[in-house]
Amino acid sequence: MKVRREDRPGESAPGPVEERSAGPGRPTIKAVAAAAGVSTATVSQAVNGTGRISEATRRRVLAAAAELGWSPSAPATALRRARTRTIALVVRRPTDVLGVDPHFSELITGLEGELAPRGYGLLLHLVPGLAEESALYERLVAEGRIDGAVLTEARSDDPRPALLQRLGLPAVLLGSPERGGPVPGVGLGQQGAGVREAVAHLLALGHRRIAYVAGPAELVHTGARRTAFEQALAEAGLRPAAVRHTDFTEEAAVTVTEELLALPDRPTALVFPNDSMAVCGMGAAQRAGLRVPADVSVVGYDNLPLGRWLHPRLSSVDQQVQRVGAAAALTLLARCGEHVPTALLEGRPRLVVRESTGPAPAAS
Amino acid sequence: MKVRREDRPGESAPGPVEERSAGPGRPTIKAVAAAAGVSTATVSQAVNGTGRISEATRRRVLAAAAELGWSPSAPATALRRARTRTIALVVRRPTDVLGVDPHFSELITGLEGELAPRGYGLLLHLVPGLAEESALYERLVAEGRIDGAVLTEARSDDPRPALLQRLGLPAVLLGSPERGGPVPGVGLGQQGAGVREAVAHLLALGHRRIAYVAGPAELVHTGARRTAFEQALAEAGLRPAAVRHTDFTEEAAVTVTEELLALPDRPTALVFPNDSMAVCGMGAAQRAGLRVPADVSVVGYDNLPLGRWLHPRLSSVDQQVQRVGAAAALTLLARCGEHVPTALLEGRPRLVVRESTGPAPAAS
DNA sequence: ACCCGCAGGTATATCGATTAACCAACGTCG
DNA sequence: CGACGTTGGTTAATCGATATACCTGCGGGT
Repeated sequence: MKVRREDRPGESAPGPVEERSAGPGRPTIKAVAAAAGVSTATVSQAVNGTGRISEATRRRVLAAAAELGWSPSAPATALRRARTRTIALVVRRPTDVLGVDPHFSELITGLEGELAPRGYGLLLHLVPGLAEESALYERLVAEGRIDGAVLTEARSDDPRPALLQRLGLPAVLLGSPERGGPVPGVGLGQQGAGVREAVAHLLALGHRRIAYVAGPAELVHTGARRTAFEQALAEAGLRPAAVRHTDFTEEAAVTVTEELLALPDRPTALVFPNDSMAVCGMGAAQRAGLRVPADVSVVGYDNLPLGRWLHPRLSSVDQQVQRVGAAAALTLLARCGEHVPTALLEGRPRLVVRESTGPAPAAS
Repeated sequence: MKVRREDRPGESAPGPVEERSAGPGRPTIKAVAAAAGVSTATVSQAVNGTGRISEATRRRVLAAAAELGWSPSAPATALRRARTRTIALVVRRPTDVLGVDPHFSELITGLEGELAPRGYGLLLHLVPGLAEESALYERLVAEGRIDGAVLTEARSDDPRPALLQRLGLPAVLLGSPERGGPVPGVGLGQQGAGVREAVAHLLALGHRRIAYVAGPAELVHTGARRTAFEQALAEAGLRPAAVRHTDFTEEAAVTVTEELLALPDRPTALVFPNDSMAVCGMGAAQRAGLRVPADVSVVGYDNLPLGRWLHPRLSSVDQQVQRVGAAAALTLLARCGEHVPTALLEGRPRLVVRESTGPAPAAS
């Protein structure tokens, strides 16, 4: 019974390839038509609810289909209708050493919740950079593999909307304030509100030296949040203790945090652009011998589930990534000609106060 | 120029649906054939390297294809060849409140690395439970949407291999020791080795009361690791301080940890079945006023990137999820008839010692 | 009695690529 | 000189479902 282990390096064994021709094969529309005693056209109409079919035959056909366990072939339907019921999500990930930001897990959860019930599939791809991402869309469209795409991390001068419009592919752009247009943005409004709330919270706690760790300058939300941060401080007659841009990697988070904490006038609070980095920052602070939040307060952004379990629990700005994902899916489905309820994405980013923020230390 | 915001709640606007018929449409094989002055059959053969075509015409055809930006239509090819070049990954996630375990991010990264270069796509689905997962495979196969599937989290009496064999769908099963058979398992050998190493490490540090937090009993690896844990202790003439089963949720991790730490003879070390839970456990311990690792040591499993950034950095058993993912992809591709190098998955799970494990506290 | 309209289906072309079968030149050899 | 193998293609059937155009009764109006 023991299967010989195929150890020959190089090429794969020709042996245990799955036998696709085995069995009676899956039923086709013809089989169903025969079983129901009608033509294939009638079966198609019964299943799709098109054409003029008597209720009796419709039921007969559906019964036969269920009996045989038949579903219309996706490739055949896609070929005929030029619709694949597949949506692409391309995730850019800087290096292949790092995993994917948990942020995307949340997003995918939100997307799937709306796509799956409507028979849509999510085609996931990882690419190293923006150039590869664009090339990938070109290929996916050229091959007719997808009906639409979810673009993430809007950039200030994003080449993708123009590309996808040229390709004629429906798409939505996450993190862009632009609501209309060929590639509508999706996201909670008032981008800066969360940051402003975080700053207000820190000010109320007595913090005066607050530093901001920003994401890559080319991202749209980076600018919005940074501006909100600076404005909120300005309104209180203060200036940022420091603002540092990073490339969104964990390494950068640690480096920048160490740098900020080594400043002559050490900030008493750090605001991060996402929870992953906030976690790294919190770790770096603790490793430097500082207590969070007694010595330094930390605020994240995204409100990932993870933050609830750390010690201390992470205060973070909730931007409801899951809900945004669901809204993105609905918007995109609508643009694909699907009949779906409109997604009203109300609300704004809100600070969730937990344990990583506390009163500013007494003296400087 | 401003697009009127569609606010009508309920049904989607019929208005701004993407215009698919716009433009000249994507080129087909006919266009390429015409451009190269040959028949469509020749184009097909040139692209696929089949048939007998002179080198000159082949180049002419490829040039024409490149010129027009043509790629063969995936649906058409799928219909004709009964191959979609698409692999399914179905992730079970207990509740929709929680996100997806970062473990899967790693896995996806590994899969994608092998799939993408070969023109394969990854179709991702999230389902609430095992029943839905099975139903989903049935549907995906009935619709002819996929060529294969990656099954995760092997169970001790897993219904999926039989199902997929009946459906005739190539598949691999992650976390199963069964190497051959219709649905081969993929994973590092010597499942227990990592746990044994962890126990040895803790024993060397002087720990004598070590507790084990196990995953759900129905998972294959749960039993393997638990046995390894108990054996390793037995060899040292010890017995587990406690063994608790959980459902793999963060809540359970916290609850169980609190429970264990409240034991009359408090364990000095905790071993967790994955990093997510270890993080929760570590947080719970710290929140209970204990220092890690001074008062209690913590070991995780998976060695997720996250663990490197926490304070203290998490000691964890590395099972190279990414590499396993890559191997799974290769094994599956081979079963799909693809010509790929065989995946030799050598090595075994190894403990990575960081900061969350330390000498046992002096006295009990 | 005849024509019309309509309900309820059916026949067939089509989507874009693949592939088995076939065919036209062109030496080549007995 | 004619049968024949080769080379380098082409023709046409096919994958499974959809949609347009087309039938075929049948009841009703005149």
